[in-house]
Amino acid sequence: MSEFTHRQAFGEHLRHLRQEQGWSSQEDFAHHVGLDRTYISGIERGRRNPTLDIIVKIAHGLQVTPAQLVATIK
Amino acid sequence: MSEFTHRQAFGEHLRHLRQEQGWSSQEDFAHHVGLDRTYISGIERGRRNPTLDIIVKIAHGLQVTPAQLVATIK
DNA sequence: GTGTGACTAGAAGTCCGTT
DNA sequence: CAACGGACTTCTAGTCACA
Repeated sequence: MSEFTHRQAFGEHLRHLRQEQGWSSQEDFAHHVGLDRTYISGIERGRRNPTLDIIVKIAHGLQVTPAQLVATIK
Repeated sequence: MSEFTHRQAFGEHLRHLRQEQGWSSQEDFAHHVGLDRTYISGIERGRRNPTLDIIVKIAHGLQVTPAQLVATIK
């Protein structure tokens, strides 16, 4: 299980939660959580390795716990 | 709720889990997960902002899921 | 056995744009 | 609306000597 796989699981779950909550654009959501649109894009594609602070920030923006956000990572 | 507080919650939980699993020294555990002793120390004290890769690595070393490792973060 | 400050290389994260 | 690239600044990863 590579690190890249973990990031992908995280990214795909983020994308799922974002769309589920009605954020149809990465840009609107990025602005909502105070991050850059290209950065959210990179995370969702599994290319980025976000820090704990960023994970918490995104979780709050989705109104889920950090544990729920990383729940799909094995 | 500052970012520093999140890191502390994470660090304290890590320390708790580490000791609970019989790793009496940071050094032994650090070697077990392939990280530096002083780095683990920094995380446990909330001074570090670990990336997703590091979180996953530590979770595996503790034989818990990443979700369990971040469970105490609000 | 742990806390701490300092350090360098490299990655995180931003901002501009194009496809 | 999203993927992707380049260039940029800020910060983390990883390590050390020392308290």
